[in-house]
Amino acid sequence: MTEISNAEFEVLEALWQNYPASANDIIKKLNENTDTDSDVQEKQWHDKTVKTLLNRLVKKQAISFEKQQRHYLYSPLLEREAYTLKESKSLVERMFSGKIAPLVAGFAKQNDLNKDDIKALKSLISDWEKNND
Amino acid sequence: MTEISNAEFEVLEALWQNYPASANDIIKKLNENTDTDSDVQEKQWHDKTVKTLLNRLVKKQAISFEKQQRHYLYSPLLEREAYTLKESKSLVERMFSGKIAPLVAGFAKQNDLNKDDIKALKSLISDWEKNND
DNA sequence: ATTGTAGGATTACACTTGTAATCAAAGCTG
DNA sequence: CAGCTTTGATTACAAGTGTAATCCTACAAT
Repeated sequence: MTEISNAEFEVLEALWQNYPASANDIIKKLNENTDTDSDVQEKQWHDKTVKTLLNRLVKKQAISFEKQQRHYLYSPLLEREAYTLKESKSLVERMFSGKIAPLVAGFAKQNDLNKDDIKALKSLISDWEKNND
Repeated sequence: MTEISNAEFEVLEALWQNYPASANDIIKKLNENTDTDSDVQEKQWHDKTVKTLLNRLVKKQAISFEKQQRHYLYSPLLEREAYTLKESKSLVERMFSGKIAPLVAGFAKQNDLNKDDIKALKSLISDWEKNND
């Protein structure tokens, strides 16, 4: 499967959140202002742009569609989890020789970890240890 | 600063490993077969290709050069750590709402963590706790 | 001094990507 | 039934990318 671009990923993301979905559903979801209490203006997606991206995703076999009357209903062909894992591994491979700790270390150094993050990590570790000793 | 492409990143990576370096130094480093005991053939970088990428990196102000006689010696302008952190954060933001644990969880689920990784993570956590309580 | 050569500079070129506009067919509306 | 509208399909187009080839000029070697 070919690579999925950034813009394509955002469309796919909207689809993952709710599918099957029509082009309009997806456009609407993309244009929902998710942070209403913020003053940053969310980018507005243009109708035509999203449709182009949907077409490209179909060509790349990342999503499928089925005719519903004269409209299409799209669905992902790719699982979100599988995709994000692939991308994560690719980045970790390229930047950190496949080791995850240096990535986490960067976050730690920048003070990008809070108590919840640490709790979640500890929980992952203890699960791992439960299964691997 | 504009984005650095994948190919550009590999060149930059070679430069980070050893600088200042001439174009030839960099080309040679890129073409060193790092996994000699493997049968996968490493990609060979073409002279001209690398020079193009160096030029683009200069334009993007990711690297600098100084004339040494009639040759150039290149040096990174960007710190590796800063760059990899920026990229990591960008991915974690886009795919995991900024949370790092889900990324690590993906690795765990795929059995991509070993004892050393866990040890490193634990050590990071205990450092964090030392500084944050 | 002439000529080959080693670089850096410039140009090339197809493919991808972001961002749409235009086209065409199928319904909807008066 | 004849346009108007909706919606997918096709086309557009500049910028970025991967991958080089060609050009040009200062040295090196004969």
